[in-house]
Amino acid sequence: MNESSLSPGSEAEDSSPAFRYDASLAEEIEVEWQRRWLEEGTYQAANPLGPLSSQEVDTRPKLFVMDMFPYPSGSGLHVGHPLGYIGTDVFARYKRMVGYNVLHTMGYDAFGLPAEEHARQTGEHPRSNTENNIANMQRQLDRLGLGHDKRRSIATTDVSYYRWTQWIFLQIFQSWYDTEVNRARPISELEDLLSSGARATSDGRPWAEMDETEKRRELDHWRLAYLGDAPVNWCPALGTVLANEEVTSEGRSERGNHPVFRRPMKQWMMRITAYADRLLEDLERLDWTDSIKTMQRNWIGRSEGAQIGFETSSGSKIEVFTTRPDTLFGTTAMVLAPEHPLVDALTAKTWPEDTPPLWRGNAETPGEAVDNYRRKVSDLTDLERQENQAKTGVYIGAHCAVPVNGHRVPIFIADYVLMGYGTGAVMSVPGQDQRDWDFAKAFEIEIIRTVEPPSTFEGEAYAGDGAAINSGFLNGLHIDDAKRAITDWLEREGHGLRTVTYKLRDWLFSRQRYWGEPFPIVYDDTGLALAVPENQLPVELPELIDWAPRTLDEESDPEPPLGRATEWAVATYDLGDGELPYTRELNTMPQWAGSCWYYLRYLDPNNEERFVDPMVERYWMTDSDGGVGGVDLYVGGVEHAVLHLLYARFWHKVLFDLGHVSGPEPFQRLYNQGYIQAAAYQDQRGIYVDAEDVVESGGEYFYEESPVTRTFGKMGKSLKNSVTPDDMYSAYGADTLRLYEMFMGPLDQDRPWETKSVIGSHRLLQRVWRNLIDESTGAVTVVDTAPSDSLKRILHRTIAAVGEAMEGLRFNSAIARITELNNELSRRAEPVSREVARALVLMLGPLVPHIAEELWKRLGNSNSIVHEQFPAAQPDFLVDESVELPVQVNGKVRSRIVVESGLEEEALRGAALSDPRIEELLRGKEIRKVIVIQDRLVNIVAS
RNA sequence: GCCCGGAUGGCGGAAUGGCAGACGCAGAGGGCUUAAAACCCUCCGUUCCUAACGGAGCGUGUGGGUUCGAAUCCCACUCCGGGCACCA
Repeated sequence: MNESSLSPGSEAEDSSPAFRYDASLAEEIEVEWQRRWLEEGTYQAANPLGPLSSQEVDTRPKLFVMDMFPYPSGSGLHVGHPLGYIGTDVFARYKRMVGYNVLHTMGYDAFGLPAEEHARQTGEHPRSNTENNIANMQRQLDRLGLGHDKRRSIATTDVSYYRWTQWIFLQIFQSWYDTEVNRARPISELEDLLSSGARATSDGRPWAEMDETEKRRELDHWRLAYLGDAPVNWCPALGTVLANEEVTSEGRSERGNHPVFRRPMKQWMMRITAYADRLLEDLERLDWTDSIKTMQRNWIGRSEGAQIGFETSSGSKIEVFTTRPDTLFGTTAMVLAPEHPLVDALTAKTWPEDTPPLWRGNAETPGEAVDNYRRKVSDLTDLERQENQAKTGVYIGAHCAVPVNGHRVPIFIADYVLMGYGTGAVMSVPGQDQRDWDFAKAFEIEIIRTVEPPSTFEGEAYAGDGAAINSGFLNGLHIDDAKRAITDWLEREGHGLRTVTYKLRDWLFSRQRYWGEPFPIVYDDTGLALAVPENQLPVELPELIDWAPRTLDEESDPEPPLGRATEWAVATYDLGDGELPYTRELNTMPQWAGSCWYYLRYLDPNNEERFVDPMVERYWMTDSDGGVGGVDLYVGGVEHAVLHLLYARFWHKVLFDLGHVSGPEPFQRLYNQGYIQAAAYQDQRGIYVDAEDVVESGGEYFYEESPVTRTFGKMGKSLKNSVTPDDMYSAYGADTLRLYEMFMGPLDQDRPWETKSVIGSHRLLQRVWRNLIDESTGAVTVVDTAPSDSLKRILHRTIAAVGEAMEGLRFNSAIARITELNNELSRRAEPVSREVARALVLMLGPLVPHIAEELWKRLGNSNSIVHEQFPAAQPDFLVDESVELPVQVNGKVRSRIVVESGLEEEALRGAALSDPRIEELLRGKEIRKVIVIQDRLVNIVAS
């Protein structure tokens, strides 16, 4: 920017100097530099090859910094949204200045329910609505001066992007999980194994005896993406099924809070359970917070135990899963989930003679009792079931035998046993399990303790460790040994096996929605799925007029909106038998699909041949330090702890197994930014009032003279406490907003927004500007004389501290140190030497790029500050010639001495002991010990 | 209930075994100004002693421990935030 292009401050502010750094000057600087950066491609990151490579071979180390890309909301940004984006921008800019080839860009997660719900309410087509929202959000973000490589930006709704989402789906569809080598392999390899007999088919029938349809059905059985017929979460209000992860623990949809019903339906599933152990184990190799790792571990929910078979009176065997096989001798009942498949066969015709009335559920026959109970249970919502933890159930008139001692125990059905976990059957051991204890109390079932509780134990079921009792050959063994002994016995005698069970279920992957990726799948007259050939991709969404999903009731079936595109729904392909018509899959993919691999497309966004070039992928995703690889820094909210992060890891592992990516994990380092909270005020009726208009007086808050109460919460319309970036741009400029957001506190912590504090960050920039520029003439006041030694020491200590803080993402500390340096310059009230000015401006570069770039230019530099070297601290100036250090007596500071730095221990000890004040305090005391820490302190222990 | 975080002045926070409260906001006093704003300078945890300079005690949620020395490490507890939850 030319100085002449800067107009003096506006008329309204003519009392302030013409070249003061204020909001209007900030805006001029910011808009102009944003224009130039775009024009000059300042933030473009070079690939090692291909269309995005640069002329010269890049020898710098790479760094891939990424934000969780946003859903383009129509309601616009508030100041809380860009916190993480500013954080990654500062870090990326800093790393660029210390020599990295940094890739940083931004995209949009634009498919999915929210876009469609919005479109449904406004009547606007999802695509045009989405595109408008993206444009609006991009405009707001651009004004922040984020240093993104815009050539690499994608939206998941771009046809050129979802073409490859479909391609990846086909990779998964065309694969199976080989548990022998513990990785996914192409389905064609399975076909070879089956036909040669090297692998047995799922039901043991020889491959050669199967006809073509049966062979296809057999292969479908093994695929990583398959059509499952399991109970799914059906949400009639949204007109779609949902993944387990999208349903709250109250049994409602996470989006919209609508009721969700469990119903068996044929839906696309992804075999994520095949990866459960690897998803769990590889967490160890990731630099993520413990809390996120714990959440993923809990979600996967691995538990080790044994599967044990119980012979029933009718001959069939009930399999149970237990983590406590050591308590087998304490089993006094068998409890099945009401939906358990063996219930009908096991239920007796009549009540056995001595059946207690309590067990009969007021029914004439066991069959009637079971029917009644099942009806009662299915009428309960998940919430009611959860709230009411009292144990209910009925006896089904049958018995089974405890394998280890042959005891006959009664079989019940009860809703506290869930069909969806383990085998849907539980050996009830009331002595060691509180749920079983409660059930036993309710039905007057015998209780046998098999672990000796401590004498002080006063509880009911005892789950702690202790010696086994009442347990035959296990007696005296503690839990771990007893488990081992009984499991060995069970395996030897053929009654059970060591087993691992997971809470993780396969991922329900289809949605009855319009605004999502169509499946690249068609069906022929067998009703079996066929892949659309790769060279026929993309399968584009049809332009529908009537795209809105219908709100349905519980009894109805989902109606995919794509079914209304009757012409589209039939397609002609040559799948090996010549051109034939096929019917299309009418479901679409869930929103999570697009976000499972966008980081890979950033690397090579325009590649028409592959989803990403393998060399480019290896360059950006491999860790030269021997780490697990993946994105070097991924910043986003903690709300994606299980959903997005688990799905993306799963897809990445499949791609890794198939040789399409170079490492097993997508995100090496994950960092969760905090949220910006804001004060919200309620009047006496509890109604929220505009936070902007509340005034504080003596610790109380008032709105239009009436007292209001203050709480803190997420910024938004409902709490009437939003502050927009645009408000801040017009009051202070984008650099001030960036600086304030980074100064508020550590990036990973929630923090309360305080508009009145923003002025502090603005003042810093104003003072920096004033230290280098004459506010009334706009002339640079920097001089070419060398700085004094004392100032150089301050400068280099600042450089060292700022560098360290930047590395550790502690931008608040970096800003504090820069402020100290600048305060020192102000205090000295003399022209600033160029050497100091350069370093100061360079350190500000990552934080406030516009003003830094402008000052850099005014200091006489013609190249952009973005690619300059971050200042390096000179070690000579990090130590003072002399240091003042405290002398403690018994741990309390009693004096200070000034000594030359680096003084040896003995000399330091002498100096401390000869200090007059210390001498006086020590008079008449015995010195027991003197602790000397060079350049830090001396502590004298005396009594 | 279980699992993860966290607690430091009026407020946001700094210090990760070595001078607690850096830096900022708010507040007080002063300078400049006819005046106000802006700007600049000084003070600003708390109690006590002193006319003052200074000095002493207390102090990082609570109680204990380790250590010459603890905001920082260990144990127990309280409160706040988040996650999971009839998962056998």
